[in-house]
Amino acid sequence: MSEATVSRVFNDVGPMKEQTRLRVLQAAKALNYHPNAIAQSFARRRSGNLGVVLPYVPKVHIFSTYYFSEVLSGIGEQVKASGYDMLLKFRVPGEESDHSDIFRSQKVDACVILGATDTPSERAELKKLEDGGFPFCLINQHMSGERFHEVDADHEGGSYRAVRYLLDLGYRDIAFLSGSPEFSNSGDRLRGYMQAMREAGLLPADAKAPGDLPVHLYYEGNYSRTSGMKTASAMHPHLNRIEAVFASNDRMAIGLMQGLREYGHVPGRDYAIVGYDDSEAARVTDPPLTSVAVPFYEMGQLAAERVLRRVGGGNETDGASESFRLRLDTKLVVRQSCCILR
Amino acid sequence: MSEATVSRVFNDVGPMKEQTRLRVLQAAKALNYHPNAIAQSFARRRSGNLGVVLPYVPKVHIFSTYYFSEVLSGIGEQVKASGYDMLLKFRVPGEESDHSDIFRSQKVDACVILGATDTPSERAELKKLEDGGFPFCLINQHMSGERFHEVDADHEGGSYRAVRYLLDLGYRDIAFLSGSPEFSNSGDRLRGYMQAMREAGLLPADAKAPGDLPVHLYYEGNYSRTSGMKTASAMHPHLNRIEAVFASNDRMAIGLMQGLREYGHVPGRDYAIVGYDDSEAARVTDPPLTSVAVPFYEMGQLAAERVLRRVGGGNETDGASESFRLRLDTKLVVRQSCCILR
DNA sequence: AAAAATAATGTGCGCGCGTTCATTATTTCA
DNA sequence: TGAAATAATGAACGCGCGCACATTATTTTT
Repeated sequence: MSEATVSRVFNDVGPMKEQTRLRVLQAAKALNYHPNAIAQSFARRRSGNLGVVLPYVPKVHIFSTYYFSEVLSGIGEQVKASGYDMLLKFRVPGEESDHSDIFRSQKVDACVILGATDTPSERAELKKLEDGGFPFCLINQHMSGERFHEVDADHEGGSYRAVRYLLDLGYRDIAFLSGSPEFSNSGDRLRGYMQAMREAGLLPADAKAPGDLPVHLYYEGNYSRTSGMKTASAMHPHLNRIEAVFASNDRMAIGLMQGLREYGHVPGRDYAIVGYDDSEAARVTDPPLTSVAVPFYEMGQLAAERVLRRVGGGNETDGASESFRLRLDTKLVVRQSCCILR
Repeated sequence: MSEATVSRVFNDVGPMKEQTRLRVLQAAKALNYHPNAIAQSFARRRSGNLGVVLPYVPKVHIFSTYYFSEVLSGIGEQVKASGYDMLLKFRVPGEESDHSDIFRSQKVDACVILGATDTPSERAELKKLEDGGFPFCLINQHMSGERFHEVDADHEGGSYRAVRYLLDLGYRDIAFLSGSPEFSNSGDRLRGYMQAMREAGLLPADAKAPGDLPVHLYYEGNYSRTSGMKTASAMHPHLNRIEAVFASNDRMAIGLMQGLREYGHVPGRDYAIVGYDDSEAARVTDPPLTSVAVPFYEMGQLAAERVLRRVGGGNETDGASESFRLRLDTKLVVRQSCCILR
C-alpha cells in the first residue's frame, strides 16, 4: 500500500481493486487519517476557495444591509453546491490594489467583487486582473466599455416603472432621491426616473443630467438611512411642491419618512413614496412601502456559478462565446405608501 | 541572492543589509513576484484563516437575519484587524461531523461556531474538537457542564428586565412567545420571563418548565417571522385574557403583530408587546417596537479575538487561567409598543 | 594584526500531497 | 501454454516556501 494508492483512493482516480480500496479506507479510519487540505491545494495548485471582495462601508455593519446579505446568501448557496469554500475579503479604506493580491497569492481560484466603484484606479485594477486571466465577476456594477463578467439587474427599467406607476396614479411633482453616484446603478435609476418624467412631458426632452432637473426635485444621499433622514430637512422647504418621492433604496426611503414625519408630513397621506430593493423593512414600515424588488439572491448565485464554471476548464473558446453581462429583471411591489386619496 | 534571503525579506526576519533588502524588493517587482499564500500556509502549517461555521437554516437567507449579520460583521472586523481571512463554512442538513473536518483538513487555524445546538451528537463533536486541541468558540450558546469557549449575552437578565418592565406598567397577563428550544438562549429567555412572573406572584413559586405555565400564556415558534404570524391564530382565542406579549425575537414579534392585526388587534392599543434583539426592523414597525438590545457585533468581535489569540502561542497555562465563558449585558430599549393608556 | 564575536547570506531539507512513469499482477487471445 | 494486452500498484519527483544550520563577510576586541 503505497501513498500513491492512498491518494488514488481518496481522489477516486484510476482503476482500482475494490479490496485495496477497502483496505485503505479501513486503515485510514484506524489511523485517523484525514487528507490535509492545504497540502492538497498546494499540490493541485488550486485552493478550492471562492473569494468574495466586500467594499469598505464606513459606520454600517456590512452584513446588515439587505443588499449585501442577500447577495452573500446567494453566493453561499452556490458555493456550497459546488463544493467550494467561501473566503471573505474585507477591503480596507486605504489600499486600492487588494483584489489582485488575493488572486496572486493563490488563496482563491476565482472571485466575486461586490461594491466595486467606477473610478479610474479601480478600472485599472480590474483590467490587470483580466489580463492576468483571473476569473472574476462584478455584481450590480457595470463598467462601460469593458467586457468584464457582470451580473446586475435592470435598475433603469425598474426605476422607470416605479416612476410610471406614480405618474399613472396622477402625481406630477415627483422628486428623486439618488444614492452615491460612484455606483453605476445609481445612474441607472436616475435614467429610469428621467425617462419616465420626460415621457410625461414633465422634463425637457433633452434633460439627462441631474443638473437638468429642478433643484426641488433632485436630492442625493449615500444609501444609508441617516442620509435619507438628513434629506428631510433639505426637502422640507419644497414640500408644497412635491407630491411624491422615488427613493433609490428602502433605507433612504425609510429615513426620509422618519425625517419628514418630524415635520408633520405623513407618508401615504401627505405625499406618496416608492422605495427600492423590496427589503424586509419595506414590509413593516407604516405604511408598508411600495418598492422595487431586485433578485439579489439569484444574482449572487449566478455570479458564483458563472465564475466557478470558468475555473475548471477555463476553456477560452467557451469563454469567448459566453455572454459577459447578465441583467436580471426587477419588479415593482405595490404596497400602501402611495395611495393618497384625493 | 538566495531564496532564503528572499524569504527573509518578505517575512522581515533576521538581520539584513538594507541594500540587499532593496535589491530583493526591486527584483521582486521587476519579476512580478508575489509570495504564494498556499505554499506559505503549507510550509508554516498555518492557513491564516479563521473558520466560521454557519448553521443550516431552512428557507431563510442566513445573512439576512439580524443576529447572524451582526455577529458576522463583528467577526469580520476583528479578522481584518488580525490580518486573517475569514472562511465561511455552511453546514449541510444531513452531516453532523462537519466542523471537525475543517480543522483536520487544516483549512482554518481556529473557528467560531454559530447556531450550535445542544444535542448529544453535537456535544460529542465539540468534545472531539476540544480533545484535538483545536481552538474554537461558540457564540450565543452555552453547553452546560463543558468548558468550551463561549461568548454569549445575558438573555435571562434581559428577558427578566423586559417582563419586569411590562409588570411595572401594570400588565399581569403576559404571554411568552418562545423560540426553538434547542438553543440554550431560548431557555434563558424562558427563565427570565418565569422569574419575573413568579416574583410578581403570577406563577407558583415552583413553576419552572413551560408545562407549568397556563397554556394561554405559552407559545412556541422558531424565530422566523412566519412562525410569529402563525402564532397569531393560536393566540387569538385567548386574546381576552392576554394583555401583553414578550416575544423571543423581533422577527416573531413583528410576525405576531401582523397576524394579530388581521384579527383586528392593534399592538400598542389592544395589547402591549416587547421584542428581542433590537434589530433595525424594531425601529420601523408601527408602533416602533420596544425590544431588548444584544451586543451581537461585539460578541462576534470578542469571539474572534479570543479564539485567534489562542492560535499563536497556544500557551496552555495561559489558556487554563483564561475564563472560558463571557457573557455580555443586554439592555431594554423602550419604544412605543407598550404604551396602552388606560 | 590576529583572534574572537557578530552580522549577513547561502545550502539543503522537508512539509503532504498529486502525478508521471516504471513495474508487477492479472486477464485475454491465439 | 505462451505471448500480448490490460489492470493494478509502487517509486520517485516536484509544487514554493520556511527554517535550521553551514558558510562567508564584517566588526569588535585584545
